[in-house]
Amino acid sequence: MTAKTIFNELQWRGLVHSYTEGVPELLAGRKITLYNGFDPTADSLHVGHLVVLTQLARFQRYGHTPIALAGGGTGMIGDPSGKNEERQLLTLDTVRENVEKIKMQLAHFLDFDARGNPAMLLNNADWLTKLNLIEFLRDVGKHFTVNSMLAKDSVRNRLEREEGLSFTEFSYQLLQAYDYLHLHDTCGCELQMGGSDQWGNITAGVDLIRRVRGASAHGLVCQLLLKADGTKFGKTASGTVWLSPERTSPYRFYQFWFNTDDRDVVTYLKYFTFFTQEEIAELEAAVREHPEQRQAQRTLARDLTLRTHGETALQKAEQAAQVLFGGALTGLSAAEIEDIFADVPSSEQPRESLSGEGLPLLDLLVAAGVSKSKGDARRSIDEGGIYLNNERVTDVNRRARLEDTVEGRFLVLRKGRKNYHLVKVVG
RNA sequence: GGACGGUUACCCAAGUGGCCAAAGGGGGCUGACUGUAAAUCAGCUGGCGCACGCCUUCGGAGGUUCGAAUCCUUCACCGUCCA
Repeated sequence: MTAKTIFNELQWRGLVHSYTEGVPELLAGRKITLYNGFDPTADSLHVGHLVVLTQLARFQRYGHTPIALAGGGTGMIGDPSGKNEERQLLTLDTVRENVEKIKMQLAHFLDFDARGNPAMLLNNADWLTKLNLIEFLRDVGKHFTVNSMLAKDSVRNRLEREEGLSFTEFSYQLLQAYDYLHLHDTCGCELQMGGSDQWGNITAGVDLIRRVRGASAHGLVCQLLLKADGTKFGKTASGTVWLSPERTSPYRFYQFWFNTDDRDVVTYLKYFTFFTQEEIAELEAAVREHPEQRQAQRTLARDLTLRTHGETALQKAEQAAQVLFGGALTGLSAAEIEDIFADVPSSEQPRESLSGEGLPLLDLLVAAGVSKSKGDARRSIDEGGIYLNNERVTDVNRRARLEDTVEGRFLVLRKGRKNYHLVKVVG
């Protein structure tokens, strides 16, 4: 019986895309320090980051020491990998703010008190911003040929396009290589992970370490997720699914996972959760035999919502789902509604606008942001896609009155099958 | 600096004086079916009234014309080739 290594685990999970020579042996041999970088392009990470984030946690569970690196320095430059066009530079202040917020999120997923292998959280601005250009060019730049830099996929793709790429972004790989060198020197880091789009940047660092230190460092990249229908993972109609509850409510977050395509759900379980091979096999069977029960999706949504937003948020998200999709909205008290709809998108409406004749529903739909315009709202009603308190609205001229509210406090708007919106009556 | 080509709605892309709010595709929305699925089918997809009406839009500005996305001038940006 061979000892199970993290590498074996990553393999059955389908997470290994490619790796530098010797990685399986390295991981089988001893506990190492590894890192993954997160550039602060926004003030929150999104679900796409969860693959690598979970990955780091996985390594930690196997006794390795993970470093989550916030890219306060690299984020000022912009990684051309996976991007079709030159990016807008972020301001210094934005990067700083983003880094602070992202650091808090990263901290959430790793254990900093683990005995023996506590996680580390670093910011590459701490060393990159101190670099001196001339020294950098002599000490680092000299080890790279433009030929090899041009050969990177990220660069090549951009050169083939109209937009091209700036020298700034072209240099990005050197900075990431330098990061790796720095972490190798200061923390003994000998493995860098990332999505497969990071391969070029990672090998740049591996090469640099070998040249200047004569030491071997490694890289391991995982598969980038593609959905069964060919669309990008992590985006919904309403945009990116973020980890920050301010940007994506726990309810929506839960719904995002719950709605995972049958064809994708097993892959997601492997990628995003810590469930064992056996547990996942059971869920896979459940999908096959009773797809309508969505047991796998539910388990996935539960696990991720719990880990990302905590117990309370999970309970609320589940409760809301149960009520909203169980069809038992009638007969609920305002207090119950308030609780259930805690995370469902909402807006406020002054009481007086609903008194007397009331407010045309068309206007309310627009004010609530359910519809883009009155024409859009009208269309939706014509199509039979608008529900007031879960009752289909057939009259375009319907008005919302105080009598329609639940205990004078709420109106429940719904567009389509599952698009809920709570109107809070105020004033 | 020169020559040519391009810039159309969320994206791609037709349209070269009126019949253009602008073909087609993608995406999106809604409905039917269903499992809060996939696939499929149908409708919708600039704004305001909604009825034949009005307003804004085809890179920016100006002009010709009864009338322009379509012609002219100019500016900006992108691409290709040349210096």
